[in-house]
Amino acid sequence: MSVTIKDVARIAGVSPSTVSRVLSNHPKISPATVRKVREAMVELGYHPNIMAKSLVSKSTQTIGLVLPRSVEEFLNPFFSEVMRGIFAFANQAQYDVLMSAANSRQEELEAMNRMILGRRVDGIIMMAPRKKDPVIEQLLQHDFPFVLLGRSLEHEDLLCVNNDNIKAAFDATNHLISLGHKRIGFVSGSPDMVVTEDRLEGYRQALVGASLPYRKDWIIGEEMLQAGGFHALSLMLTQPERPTAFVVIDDVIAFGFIRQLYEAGFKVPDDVSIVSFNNIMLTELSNPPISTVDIGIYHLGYMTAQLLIRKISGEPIVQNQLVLPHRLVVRGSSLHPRT
Amino acid sequence: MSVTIKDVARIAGVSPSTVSRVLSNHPKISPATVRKVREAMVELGYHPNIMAKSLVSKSTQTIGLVLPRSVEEFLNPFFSEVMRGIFAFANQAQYDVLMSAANSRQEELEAMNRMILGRRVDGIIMMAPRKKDPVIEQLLQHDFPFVLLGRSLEHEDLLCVNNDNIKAAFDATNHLISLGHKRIGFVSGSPDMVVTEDRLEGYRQALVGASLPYRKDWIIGEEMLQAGGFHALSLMLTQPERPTAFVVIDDVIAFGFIRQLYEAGFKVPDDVSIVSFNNIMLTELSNPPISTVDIGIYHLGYMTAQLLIRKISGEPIVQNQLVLPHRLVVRGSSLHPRT
DNA sequence: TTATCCAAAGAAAACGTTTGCAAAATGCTT
DNA sequence: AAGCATTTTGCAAACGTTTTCTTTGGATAA
Repeated sequence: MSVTIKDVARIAGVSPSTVSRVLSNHPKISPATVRKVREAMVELGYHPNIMAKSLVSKSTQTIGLVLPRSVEEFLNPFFSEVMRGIFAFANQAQYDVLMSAANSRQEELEAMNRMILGRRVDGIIMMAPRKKDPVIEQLLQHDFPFVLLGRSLEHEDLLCVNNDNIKAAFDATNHLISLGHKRIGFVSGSPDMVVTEDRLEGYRQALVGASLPYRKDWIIGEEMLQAGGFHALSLMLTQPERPTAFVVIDDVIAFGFIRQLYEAGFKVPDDVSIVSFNNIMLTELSNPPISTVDIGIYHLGYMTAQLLIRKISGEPIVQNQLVLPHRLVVRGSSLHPRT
Repeated sequence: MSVTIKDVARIAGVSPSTVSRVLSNHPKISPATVRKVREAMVELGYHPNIMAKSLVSKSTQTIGLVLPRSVEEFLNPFFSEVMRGIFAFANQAQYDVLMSAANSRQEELEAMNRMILGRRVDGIIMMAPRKKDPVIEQLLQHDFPFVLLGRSLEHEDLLCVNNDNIKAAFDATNHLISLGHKRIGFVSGSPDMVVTEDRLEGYRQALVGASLPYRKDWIIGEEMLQAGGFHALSLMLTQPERPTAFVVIDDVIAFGFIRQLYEAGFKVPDDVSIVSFNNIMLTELSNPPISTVDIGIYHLGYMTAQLLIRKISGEPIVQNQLVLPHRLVVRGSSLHPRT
């Protein structure tokens, strides 16, 4: 049926072992033989069977990507951009990426077990870790190579690539403060994600540092952004003591929030200033363009893949926890408060 | 090292073949044996080695996804949504998805060859086909199962899942016409993609049908949307005979275009109406919300995966070319022209 | 010339499954 | 109780590689 190493061996007049050695650039093989074998490979259009190869070598040249569970997360362009970075490095290192989706926690663990225990991948990249994450426990239990994109609260010493989200939120909040805002709210995301906690903490630190009020009722949760929460939001904004600016956990949430503000009769940046995080492509094209903290998403993905592949191939790892820099990008959505 | 079928056999007191048969739900095996084997599997925490399995069975339970080449395409949320649909079906059918990125045409073909000839996948989903697409030729040449998401101009009979993009553009244009617009432009995308051609054609048909002018100089190409094309765009819009509305090839392009209009001093929808395609999530949150043709992206991905997996498993295929319905979603970006 | 060494190539086992065929066990007739 | 049909199970080959161990053969040194 399909051309194997044996066919190549036959045509080149050598043994299968020799062909295999040519394939893996074995040093002790004569140039003449290499040429013969190479020619035969081209002539027959040979391509190695990766299944057979990894059966014996126990390496699949593949990394696994555990997909975010929720639709919102998955559809966030953040995710695409991170993937782009991951693919860029993986491709360059001749690795492929295996993905497997899940609709529930249960399915998620199953999919991961298929990957790990079925030996389909050499390592795993895990995105957006939760505060208590069973996936991490599973991975640790199997002693399987993996890298976190983000950080774990429970295990400080895992391989991970992350931003300093506390500092990022600190900077974002200070940007609003330096514009003259005194009453600054926070729009939150999924409460069980580590990144949510970190950014909230940075926001808090900045407020405390500037002796400004940190008020629980100015922290807008997910429920308030749904259709049902619209009333509560309007109510809050019509108080005389309403916030004049918000730090928003994420660009996509910012899009939705700006829209809601607009429908409640508040203009950005005239009535309310906004600064968010991630700097996805569309923030620049939005109306108004959104001020946001660029966390280098692509680079984040790239470095994560790099770290994982280093780990897999047993290269020495200089630094287990990588913290990449961020950069505030000021655009039209943040302005000094109206006097 | 890791637990194999032999270990299970030993513990259960049967032969490896029997274990294998239990694994694949072979009919002729006694309930008692099945129970014994199942227990042993649980006890040892057995998971089949997929590499070994697919080496002999020649099926990988994996489908390949050929990624779009350009950054813009990859980052388009359209892509995420389509992936979500693909994953949904694949997951349900117990298939995994292997992706492999490429930076150039050359790399793209290489990556695909690794997938096909390395027998890593059972079939391939190919997105966004070009007018003349070497990838399709390659796939055909190897007689490898694949499904197009979109359609091929050169091969009418391939398996594919698509919208009626001509009709979709026809509807979008007619929407603007019915609002009273007489001068309608078109904002195009990559000229070598089939979808671009189809939507342009639908736009043309609607104009001709309504006896409105179809003018080449009102068709805005990619180059005009870049920074350098800004001047040309402004120039065109300050003509007395300027278009009062545009059909835009794609939501993301629409975002950028609206931004450019805004910077040139034109408001949407007051000065210019916009209708685009895809209905990605953010169009609803945009300011103004964008009128767009919903083509059911998720469903598109879902059906594509379904068709491919049907093909792979040799199930009868009732219809080789699936055309899914679309639906115009009118939002704030399209309004009657100012009088 | 012969013994020694080293580079280069080959033989064969192994990786963890599936599966066709043969053997064993079971149940049914007589 | 033996013979036969049928169900259930086991044996062994195969899938396409890699890799350890051996063998081959030519070059070098004595």
